[in-house]
Order: sequence, then structure tokens, then C-alpha cells
Amino acid sequence: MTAVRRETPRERYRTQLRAEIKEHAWEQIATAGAPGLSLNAIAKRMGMSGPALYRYFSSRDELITELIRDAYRGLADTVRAAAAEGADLAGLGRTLRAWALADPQRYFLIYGTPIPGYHAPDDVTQTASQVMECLLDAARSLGEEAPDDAPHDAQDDDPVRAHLAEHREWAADHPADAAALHRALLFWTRLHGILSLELAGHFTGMGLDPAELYASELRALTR
Amino acid sequence: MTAVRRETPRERYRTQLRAEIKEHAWEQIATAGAPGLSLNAIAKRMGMSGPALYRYFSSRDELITELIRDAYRGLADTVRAAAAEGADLAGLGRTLRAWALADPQRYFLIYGTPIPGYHAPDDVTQTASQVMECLLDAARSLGEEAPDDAPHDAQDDDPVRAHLAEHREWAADHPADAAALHRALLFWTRLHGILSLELAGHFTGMGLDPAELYASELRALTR
DNA sequence: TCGCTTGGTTATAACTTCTAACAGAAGCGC
DNA sequence: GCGCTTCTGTTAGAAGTTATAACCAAGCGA
Repeated sequence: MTAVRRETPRERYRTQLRAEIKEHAWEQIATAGAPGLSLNAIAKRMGMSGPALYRYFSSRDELITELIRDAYRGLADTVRAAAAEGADLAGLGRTLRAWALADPQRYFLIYGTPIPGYHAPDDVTQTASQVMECLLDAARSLGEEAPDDAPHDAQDDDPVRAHLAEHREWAADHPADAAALHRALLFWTRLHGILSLELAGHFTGMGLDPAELYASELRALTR
Repeated sequence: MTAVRRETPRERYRTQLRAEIKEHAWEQIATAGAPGLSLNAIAKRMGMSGPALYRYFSSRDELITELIRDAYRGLADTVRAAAAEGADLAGLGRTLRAWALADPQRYFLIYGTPIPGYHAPDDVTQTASQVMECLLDAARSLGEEAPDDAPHDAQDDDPVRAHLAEHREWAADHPADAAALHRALLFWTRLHGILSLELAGHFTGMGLDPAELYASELRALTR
């Protein structure tokens, strides 16, 4: 293996301060959203003057990109952890909701309004595909358990099944059949639909409990 | 009726210029998103100096609020127009998608990442409920046509039905049963799920066609 | 024609991101 | 231990932004 070069004090300090900056950034984002994030404000709160932060992040965009990266990684980690502890697709759904509710703006950093010019770096799309892999695993094992007698939510003869069978680049070489692909995809889009509307407050004032709707969709998806 | 006071030239000019400002604002939003909207830039493009715009919009927030209002109204108008021309729930789904694809940032102005502090004024929530009313109408007439022999996508015995039957404030006094309420709600959340992911570019690179998935969900919803 | 209202202007304050130039401290090689 | 280099912080400043204040001119009504 490569020599375990001891981390120099400077490197330690550097990574520690970067982490501290990100901590403050998350606070700001949680209270004012991503566009309200100000490097100057962070610097002042940390007791140092503006431009000092540029020693640690070359630009505001780089900081935000790093936060997006962390958000993706955090999501992938929690989903993977839940799967490792034996959670099935329903469990992953509950895990996802809990993660989203814990910090809505963090969720929106991933799935919210995109900045027209911005393109996510390769590694985050890679992390995103790791999440999808967990979903595919869960969807596949669910399909095996409930053979075929239970009435599926999505029709087996739906034309989209054929489309998915021929367009499965996103599933890489995952050994899931078209039905599992379909299920994982619907899991993603349907739950995101409810979650994003709930987190954006579109259910407030309607008088219904989004948790009920979410649980209902989850039941339909794991039937 | 109240006397039809002839619009003074000044008023004409004022409303015309407000409209022109909004035109430029929409252009900016389409290319740089809502946070990239700059009053100064608009003013310069219109050949006048910055603070002049403050005669027409008291703040940047007021301009954005007005744009949100217009977006809601536009959506409500197109949905209502489609319904008036006899579109069923499936037709409304296609109309919604076309409207969203025509200007993604306009869609996100309504359904995208919320600004933590911001609260929409009453009239826009009212406009939003008008859209929901169209959906409820369509869901209800669909439920009448296909009585009960067709297998519903969502189970009739789902606990959420009971919840909806008891929490129907959002449906006001609309004469739709719990099944129709459920259907309209799923229409909203499921289609929004696909749409927002598609508009944010989360399907790019996956190799599948979101239109296929959208159509499939729409079939399931109108079955 | 007089005068008020309205629409534009410039100047300015208080922010923002970000660069440049500089000062001091920390660490490394000798 | 000494000196050099690198790194980390500083202040100054450029170019933006929103927004207010003060002022001027033109339009419109009485």
C-alpha cells in the first residue's frame, strides 16, 4: 500500500477550517436558502475578514458545489446504511422522507430548482447512481418475494416496460428486470413528487396530512 | 355598474411599462433563474437608469411576487382553457406538461425551491385552488364514466381514503367523493414528481425518455 | 396659465463577490 | 538554531447589486 504520510498540522488545520466553514454555510442555507448564502457573512461570524475564506474555497460557487456534493453523499450514505440494516423498499421510503424532513433546504440543494448554467460534476452523478442502485436492489428483492399473485400497482403490460427494457443505461449492468426498474423509477418520482410539494409548503392550508399520502403511495409501491 | 372612467394616458403608459419590465424579467429568469434577476440589468436593457424601475416596482421582491402571480394565473388559465375545450384528466395532464416544458423556470417559480422567508399572498393560493378545482372536476367525471369494473390504480380500501374523506378543506365544497379527491391528488403529486425531475435535468444521461414515463403514469391515473 | 403629480435623473449608502498587494507566522531544510 | 519558503491572514479596491434621497423636467388638470 502507499505510505501513510502523516497529515501535517497545516493540512489538519486546513481541512478542519473548511469543515467549519461548511458548518456555517449549512446554517445559512437552512435559514435563508442557497441564494442567501454569503461568504462575507460566514467570515464575519467566524471572526475573520471576508477575503480570508478564499484561501479555502476559490469561489462561492465552489463552496456550493461542495455542499451539493456533501448532500448527495449524505443521502447515499443514509440510504445505504438503511439497506445494510435490512430495510426493504418501504423502509428506504421512510428513510428518505426522514432525511428530507430533517433539512428541507439540503433536499432542495439536490432536487430543487436548478441553476440554468450549472452542471453537476461527474462524481455527484456517480453518487446519485449509488442511491439508485440501492433502490434497484430493494425493488428486485421485493419482486422476488411477492411472486405475481399480488396485483401490481403498475400494469405489467404497460408500454413503458418495453421502453425500460431497451433503455436501461441508468441501471448499468444491474441484474434487475424491467418490472424492478419500473418499480424503482416510480418509487423515485412519486415519492419525490409528494416530498418536494410538502417541503415547499404546498400542502399547508389544505388540511390534509402529507404523511398519510406518502405512506399510502409507499404501500402501493411495495404491494 | 361603476362609471367606466377612461384610462388616462399616464395610466396607460404606466401599465404598459410595467408589462415591458416583466417581459425583460421573464427573459432574465429563463436564462439565469430567479436568483439571477437584476433590476439594474433590466433598466439598462430598457435604456433607463437603475432607480427608475422603483417607480414601477417598489422592490425586487415585489417584482418577483408579481411574476409568481402571473405564472399561477397563466397555469390556471391554460388548464381552465383545456378543460373548457373538453379535455379529460389525461388531456389536462398533457396540457400541464406542455405548459411546464414551454418555460421550465416559470414552472419552478411556482413549484420549485421555496425561499424560506417568503409567503405567497392570498390571491395566488386562491388561483392555485382554481387549478385544483379543474382537476377535481375532471377526476370526478372520470370516476363516473368508468364505474368500478376497471381495476383502479389506487386501492379503494386504502386508509388514506378515509383520511381524505375527513380532511377535505382543500376541496372546499366541491361535490367530489373521496375516490375523486384521491385521484386528483395523485395526479398532482405523481406528475409533478416526474415533471420537476425532468425539468431539473435529473433524467439526462439516464438514457430513458421521461415522456414515456409521464404517459405511463397518466394512463395509470386515468384507468 | 398655474400648480400638483408623476417619471426620470444623479448621488450615495450599504451590501455583495472577488482580486491584488502586503504582512506575519508556521514549517522545513540545512 | 537560522534562513528560506510557503501558507494564512490582513487591508485596499474594483465592479457589481438593491435601495433611498434629492432634484429636475415634463405632463395633465383646474
